[in-house]
Amino acid sequence: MSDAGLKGKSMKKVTINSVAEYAGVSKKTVSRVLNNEPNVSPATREKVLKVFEELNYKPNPIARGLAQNRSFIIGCLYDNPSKSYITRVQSGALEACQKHSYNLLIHPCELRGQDLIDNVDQLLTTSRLDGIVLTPPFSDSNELIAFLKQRNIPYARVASAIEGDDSISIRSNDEQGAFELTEHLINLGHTEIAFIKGHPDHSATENRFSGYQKALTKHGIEYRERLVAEGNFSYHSGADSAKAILDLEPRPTAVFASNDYMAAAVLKLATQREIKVPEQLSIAGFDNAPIARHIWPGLTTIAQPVEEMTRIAVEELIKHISQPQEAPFQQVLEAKLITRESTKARSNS
Amino acid sequence: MSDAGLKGKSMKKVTINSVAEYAGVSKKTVSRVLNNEPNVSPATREKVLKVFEELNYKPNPIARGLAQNRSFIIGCLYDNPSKSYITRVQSGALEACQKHSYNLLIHPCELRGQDLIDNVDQLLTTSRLDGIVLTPPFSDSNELIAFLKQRNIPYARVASAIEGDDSISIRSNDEQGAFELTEHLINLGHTEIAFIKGHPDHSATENRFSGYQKALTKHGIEYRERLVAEGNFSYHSGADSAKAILDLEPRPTAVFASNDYMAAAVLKLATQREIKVPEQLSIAGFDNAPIARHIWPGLTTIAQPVEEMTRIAVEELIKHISQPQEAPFQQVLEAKLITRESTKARSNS
DNA sequence: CGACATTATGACACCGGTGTCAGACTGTAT
DNA sequence: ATACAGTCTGACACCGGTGTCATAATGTCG
Repeated sequence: MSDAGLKGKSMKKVTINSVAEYAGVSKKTVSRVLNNEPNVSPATREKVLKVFEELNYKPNPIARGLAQNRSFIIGCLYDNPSKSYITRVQSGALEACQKHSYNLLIHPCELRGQDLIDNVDQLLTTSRLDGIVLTPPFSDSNELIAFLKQRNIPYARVASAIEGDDSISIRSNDEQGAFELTEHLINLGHTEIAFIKGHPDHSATENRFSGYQKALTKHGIEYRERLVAEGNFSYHSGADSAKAILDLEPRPTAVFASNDYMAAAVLKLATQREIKVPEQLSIAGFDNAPIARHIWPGLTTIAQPVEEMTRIAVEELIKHISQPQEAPFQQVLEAKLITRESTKARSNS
Repeated sequence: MSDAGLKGKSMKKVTINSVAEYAGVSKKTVSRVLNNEPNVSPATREKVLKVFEELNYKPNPIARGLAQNRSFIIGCLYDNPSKSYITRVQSGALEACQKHSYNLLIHPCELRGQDLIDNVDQLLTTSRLDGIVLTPPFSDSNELIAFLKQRNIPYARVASAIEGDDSISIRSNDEQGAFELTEHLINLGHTEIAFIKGHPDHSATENRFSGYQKALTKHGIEYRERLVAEGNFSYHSGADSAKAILDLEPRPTAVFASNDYMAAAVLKLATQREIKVPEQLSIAGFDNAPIARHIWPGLTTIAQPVEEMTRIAVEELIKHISQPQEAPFQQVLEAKLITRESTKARSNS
């Protein structure tokens, strides 16, 4: 009655040696079966596999790592004020890692830290990573990328703007998304559309801004610099920008912030000042962060497939590690407009 | 001019053998110095340390792991709808890990998943974790804890209610926090205070509820079950509870939600129904999540030191791993009331 | 049937550290 | 000088796998 439910077996350690002995073959043959190597007779392979089952054998990843000089660990670098973005990145990366029996090591650090390269160098020598996923803003750091190349560490870039280079890169179409969102506002009758930029180190910042401008141009609306505020993706920067924008005379009828946190800051200030959203002011964000639907009115925004981008990036990275290919893998995913209550046709008051 | 800025040295691999040879001692002596073992003459120690510097030697954690049957990896289990809670947990855990040259492996999984034990078993055999940090709701899962004990895996519990057992456990005083917050509302003149419970699997749920009840009792306010709604910490559940509460006749003048996400849901619905917060309705949450200050009005809430709890838990865990002690480490940290705009004296209308 | 290519297998060194143990070298008490 | 405890050091096996290479077994072809 004791040990109930806990699959017993003998709790003795099962190593490659015990499997070999039990199956009556050499360690090396067991190793071959383990790694799906050729040149093992079907009969032998069968026999060994059966012993795996019977003894519930799991190879020791540490020993494998030592022999092959690998760690089976992928590192994930990030420096991002948005917690939700980080968790989405992690969740995509984890999915890919688990699928291929890798572990994920998360490493927050600062792009503008006193010495990023030293920091990463340290990370690499102490943790022996097999590869690194770069999330924004690291995906566009030429300095870091040059370092990784020189050290010959495989890497994949998520949501990067650098095109046509020879590395793995997955991104979504930010410019297109920003274009559609701006057009959505224009179609609602808005012409005075303020814009809050993101952090200058992120390539998304330039892309989203460019989408905004192109939509204006297409619809023959003059671009006015006074309607543009500099943010950095943080809620705080959004609050500062909101102040500048809502103080404008005449006040814009719509605000497009480069992410949802900054948009939420605009909404907060507008509400404090008793400016009615969306009746007197339309507000839109970008990312479809949780906060976009946790506030009232819900934010119109652009959803990007962050998990999927990261998952694909890590999968390709792992593929590349075990079998370096020539052709760099690059892919662009679609961003999608989500309309909620925060945007509305311009009133004729 | 080439290689500028990249500290060169010869890029050859530096192993314990090269260090030993260069210093003119045996591998074993180098190993002794590395591990700060006794019985090394000061002169020798000095000499070896100098060679470490000179060759920039970093021991290979994988080889060490194999020899000592350790992985230098701590696992972090979580199953929590709050992203901000998760990132705070991670950040505390990371800090402790980095300090002691451990890695952190994050592992989201479901408490009520089809087979939690199998899942964790799998994790343990494939990743060879040295220890596990249990965050809510796992910190209170007797089944899981029994399993870890039987497998002899060191663990630490964060924010758990189980007291007086023999394991490492760090928590904050949730009951006291809830008590203070409720008292704050009572002092503002509220007597009809609705309460939204958290997820029944989390011990915090019971503690916070109990703090609420005790404050009512202390101030001679009758406890009424109709004012209590069942939530589960998710925004969605908060929205459902909000509906039930705001439909009550007469409507309560204050709502205390067991976390900030649910409080935000109450605020959203109240705003939609044009109930003025805080003039007509005071709202309070718990956790001091980012959203509490990202919305208007900002939420009165209780701040708990999540990072610090986790950091301490992991530090104690690592201490325990390298040197098992008898005395279990247990500690209770303070939770702190933060007042913002969402609570106000009851109006006499 | 011999010459040779191909497949299947195992012996053994090796990855880069640590544990065990024996031996050399002190210092101190007899 | 002898005995003995304590300090310092290195040889060697070992952790649990993989890489290299030799060799045995089998298949193919002229």
